[in-house]
Amino acid sequence: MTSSAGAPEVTPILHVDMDAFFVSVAIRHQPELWDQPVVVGGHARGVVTCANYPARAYGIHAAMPGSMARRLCPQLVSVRLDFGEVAEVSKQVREIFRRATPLVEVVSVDEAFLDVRGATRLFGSPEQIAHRIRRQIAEELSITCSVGVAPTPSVAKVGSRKAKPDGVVVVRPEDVPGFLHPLDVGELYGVGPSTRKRLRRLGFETVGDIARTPVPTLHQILGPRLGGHLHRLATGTDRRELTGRLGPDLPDRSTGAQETFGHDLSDREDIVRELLRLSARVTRRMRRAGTVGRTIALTVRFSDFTTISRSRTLPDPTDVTQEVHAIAVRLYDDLNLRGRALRLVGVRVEHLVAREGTDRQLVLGERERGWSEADRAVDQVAERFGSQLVRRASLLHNGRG
DNA sequence: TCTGGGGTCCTAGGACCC
DNA sequence: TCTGGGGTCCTAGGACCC
Repeated sequence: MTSSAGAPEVTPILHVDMDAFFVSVAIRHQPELWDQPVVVGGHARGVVTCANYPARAYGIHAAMPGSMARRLCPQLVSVRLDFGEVAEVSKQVREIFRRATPLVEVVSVDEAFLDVRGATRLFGSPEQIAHRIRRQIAEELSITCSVGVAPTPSVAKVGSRKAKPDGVVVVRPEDVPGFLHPLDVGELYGVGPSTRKRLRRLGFETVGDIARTPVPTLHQILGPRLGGHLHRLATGTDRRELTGRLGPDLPDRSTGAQETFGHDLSDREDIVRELLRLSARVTRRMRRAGTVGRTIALTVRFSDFTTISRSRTLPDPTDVTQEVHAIAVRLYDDLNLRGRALRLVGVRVEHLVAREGTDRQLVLGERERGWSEADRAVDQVAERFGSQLVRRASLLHNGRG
């Protein structure tokens, strides 16, 4: 660490993370609910998507089955999510970030990294910038957020988690080891329940235990990838530059849809119809994004929750509903389930590329061309009148339309 | 308590080619 | 005739994140 006039040479990074974002957006104009336990999701066989802090006080958290959440807190309020409003608020939050610095890297709808090295002259210390952003978000959007300030993105991210809810945590360069080392290994990004268990079996309990272990040893135990990654996180040495990317401008690598049924399905006809519904949803999304994909994957979950997948790669990419559906059905038939009850099915298209430049006209048969045109016609009507109105005949009741 | 939905990335084995 | 090693693609499963 070099220092010219006593101050170490560091890039101040902010990690800003909205508090219980989905719930906060849903009830931001209902202050009477702010101190009540509120969740988004958790109906029927579903799980809680997001829980606010009063709900968390009852032990409720995201991914918890709704039935359990209601048992823990009978007066729990469940609210609906307006995706349009979520997107709008998310956009407004980004605009507030941009007032502080152009170096914003959006991670997801509710969090971003900010490189504020060029903003300190105008707005003061990184900590002052953090408070300024929090104030603007609270005043203009009626939601709260938490901020971590640190010399690297990953330390800033841990900082924002420690700051929750509605707070700021500043980690100065000289304090990084003291801040990170006492933490549980499970607090590192990329260490979930499974890796945590494995690490603890091997005697690693704290982040410091990892930081003090020679890299080659970690490589040996965890593989070169995870080993190297965790050592960098544990020592706070992940000094990458932010991409300055305002949102995910890279095309998706895959896209898919899956559905857990209200009750398990075993009839082939029902399942084939669900596969058509899902194939249509996925390919419509692809046509809108202008992507085509070569690998079609089917996911199947049984009543006992065991889950398997089968996939097939085509010579040419497609976005045609009928083609994706036909392959999904073949993959299903090849499983030879003989009417075994299914809890969930999913269809996913992988290896996506831009449709431009993958002109298939020469290999397209008349039939396929016809399906492709039918898809586009359905898309156009759906754009104009809403997708509820346009359904394929076999999606109607009894498959007879 | 009984487990959503949309993604990304990694690993490992087998096939195939050079 | 047997052997090796590396690279790439495909498939299945799993861990993880939001």
